Amino acid sequence: MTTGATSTRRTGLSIKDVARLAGVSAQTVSRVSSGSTNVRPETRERVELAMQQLGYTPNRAARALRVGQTHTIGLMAHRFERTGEALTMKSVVAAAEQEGYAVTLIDVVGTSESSWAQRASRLSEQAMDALVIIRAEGAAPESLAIAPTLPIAVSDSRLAGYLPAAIADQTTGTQEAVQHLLELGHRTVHHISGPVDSVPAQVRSTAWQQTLAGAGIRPPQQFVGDWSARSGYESGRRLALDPDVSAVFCCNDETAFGLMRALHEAGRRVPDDVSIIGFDDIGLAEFAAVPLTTVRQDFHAIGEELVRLVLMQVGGAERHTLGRTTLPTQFVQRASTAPPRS
Amino acid sequence: MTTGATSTRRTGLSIKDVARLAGVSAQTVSRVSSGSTNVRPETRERVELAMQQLGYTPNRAARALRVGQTHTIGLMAHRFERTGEALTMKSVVAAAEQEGYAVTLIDVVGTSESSWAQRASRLSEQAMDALVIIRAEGAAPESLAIAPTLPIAVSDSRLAGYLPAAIADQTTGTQEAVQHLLELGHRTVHHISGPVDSVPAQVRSTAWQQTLAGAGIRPPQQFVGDWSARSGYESGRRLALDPDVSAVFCCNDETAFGLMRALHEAGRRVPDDVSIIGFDDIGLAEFAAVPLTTVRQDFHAIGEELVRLVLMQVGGAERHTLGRTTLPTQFVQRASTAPPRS
DNA sequence: CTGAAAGCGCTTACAG
DNA sequence: CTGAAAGCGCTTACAG
Repeated sequence: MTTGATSTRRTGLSIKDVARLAGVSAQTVSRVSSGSTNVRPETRERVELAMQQLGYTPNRAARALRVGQTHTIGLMAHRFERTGEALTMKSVVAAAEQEGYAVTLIDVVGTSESSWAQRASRLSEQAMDALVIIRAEGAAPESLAIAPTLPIAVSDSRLAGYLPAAIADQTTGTQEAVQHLLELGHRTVHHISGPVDSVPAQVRSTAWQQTLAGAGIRPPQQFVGDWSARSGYESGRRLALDPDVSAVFCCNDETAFGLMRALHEAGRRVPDDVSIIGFDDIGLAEFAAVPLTTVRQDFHAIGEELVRLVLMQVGGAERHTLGRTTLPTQFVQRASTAPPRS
Repeated sequence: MTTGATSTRRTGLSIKDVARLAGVSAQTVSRVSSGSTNVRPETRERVELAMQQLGYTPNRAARALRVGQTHTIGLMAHRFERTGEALTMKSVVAAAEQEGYAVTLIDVVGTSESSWAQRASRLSEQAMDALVIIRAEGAAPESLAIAPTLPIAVSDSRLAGYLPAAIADQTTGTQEAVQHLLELGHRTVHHISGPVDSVPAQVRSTAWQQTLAGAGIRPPQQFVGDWSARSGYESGRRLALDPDVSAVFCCNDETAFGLMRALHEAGRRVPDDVSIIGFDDIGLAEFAAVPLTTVRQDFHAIGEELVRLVLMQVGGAERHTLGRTTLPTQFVQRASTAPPRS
C-alpha cells in the first residue's frame, strides 16, 4: 500500500513526454521552448520534432507559477459598445498579442469606490502582470495607490495626471473645430458638452470657451449633455428655438446625431441654417442625414501606446518616469458645416 | 555551502504566511479559501482574519496548475466596434464573472484557416477551460474538430449547426418586419441584404423572400450589401430611382442609415415616400434623421446563454447534447414606417 | 552544450 | 475537524 500517492488531473502532455521522445532531459526541452541559444542545432531539431509529433504546448499556469509572471494584461473598460472603447480595446488586444501577452477583460460596471480598489489590488498580484485602464468609472485616482508596483497605463483622462497615460489631444482638436466654424464666418459657436464630472468633456468645453475668447467672442451659455444622442436631441430642441444659433460644436458624434434630428424636426436645415461638428468620427458619422464634420481620434494609436507604456514598466521602468503621451487628432471636414446664411 | 538552493521570484504572500499567522496548517487555510465546510467556525474565523490582515489572495496560477483548470473563458470576436459583438462581449464578461471565470480576448483578425485551427487547439489545453465564439471570421467548422473535448459555444450562425449555439431568432424577426410593411398596405417590400457568404444575412434574406411568397408576392430582385452604411447608401442610390419602391427591409441598422441618406439626397422622404426597417436596434437607431423602425436582438441574453452552454460542458455535459438555443427578437416600431402614398 | 535537483503555491487523498 | 506529504509542469542556478 503506497502512501502519499497523489491523484492529479492530467492536463495533457508535459515537458517530460517530449524529453523522453527526443531522448534528452526535461530542461533541454525547456531551453528549446523558451528559445535559449545554448542548444546544439541537432538537439534542438530533435526536440522540436518531438514537440510537433506530440502536439506539445507548454503549460502556461506552470510557467506562470514558476516565473511569477502571467503574461497577461488586464483590460479595464466599461461601455464596450462605444466606438472609442471598442476600437481601443481591439488595438490593445492586437498589440498585446504581438508581444506574447494575453488580455483579460475587466468590466467595472457598478463597482463601488472601495470594491474597485480591492479589485485592482487583487488582480495585480494574482492574475495579471499589468493593467490597462480605458475607463474606470467610479474609481478615484487614490484607490490606485493600493497597487503601487503594478504596471499600469490609462486612457481615462481623469486618471491621466496620476498615472502613465495615452490620450488624444482633445484641446487642439477642439480648437481646430471651433476655429473652422469661425473662419466660415459664424459670429459665435454654441456647445453641447458632456457630463460635468467627465474630464474629457471638461477639456473640450474649456478649449471651446478659450478659442472663442481668443477670438474676442464671449462664449454663450453651454448646454450640458451626457454623451448620448438623446441628450443631444434634448439640447437641440432648445437650441432650435434660438435664431442666433448658427453653429454648434458637440462633445461627440452621438450628441451631434441627436442635435441633427432635433434641428430636422424643427425645420432648420443642416448646414444651411445651422452648422454642426461632432467628435470621434464613429462609423456612422459619414452617413448621418448630412455627413458629419468631426474630429477623429486615433484609437488604434492610443491602444498601441497603452500597451507600450505598460510593457516598459514590466521591463523595469518606473511609473513616474513615463508621464503622458498625447496623440494628435484629425479634423475631418464633411457636409455638416458651411458659412452662415448672411 | 548549501546545494540546490533555488532562487525564485516571490509573487507575494502564500498560504503559508497565512497559516503561520493563524496558527494552523497550510491546508486548513486552503479549506477556508476554497469554502470547504469541514472547518470549525472559530478556526475559520481565525484564518479569515489572518487573510484580511495580510491582504492574502490565492495565487491563480498555482491553483490552475494543481487543479488543471484555469477558470478562464476564451472569447473570440472580431469586429469589437459593432454593437452586436460589443454588447454580447459585455454580457459574456458579466456572466462569466458571476460564475468566477475570467475572460480572455482573442481577436482572429487576419487569421488563416489553418493557423486558426492551430490557435484553437493550443488555447484549449493551455490557457482556458472553454471557448466562446462570437464571430470566427474565416474559420471553417471542420477546423474545430481539432479540439473535440474543448467546451465551446458559438453565436456565429455559420458554426451553429456544428456546435452548441445561442442565436437570435432572425427568421421570426424578419417575418414580423416584412409582415408589418405588408399590413401597412405596401404592395411589395424590397431588401438590401448582407454579404452572400454570411449565414445570418442569408437567413434574413430567405425569411424576407418566404414572407413575401407566403403573401402571394413575387420577391423583387434584392440588393446585396455588406452590412455597412456605405453599401446601404449605394444600394439606396439605385433604389431611389425606382418609383415602385415604397418599402425596404434592410439587413441591419447601419445599412438602413446609408439607405436613408441616399433617399434624402434623392428627395424621397421617409416614411412618406419610402418606409424603412432595420435590424439590431443599435443605440443611434432611435436618433436617425427619422427614428428607425427595427428588429431588436437581445444580445444580453445571448451572452448569458453562451456562458451557460459553455459551463454546462465544463460541468460534464457533452457537446452534442446541447444543441442550439434560439432567443426571441423584438419588433420596435418607430417613425420610419407608414402606409404608402395611395 | 547538457543534466539532476529543488521549489514556485496550491490541493488531494490519506491518516488521525 | 485538522495535519504531513506528495506532486501538478515548469524554470533556475549549479555542476559538469
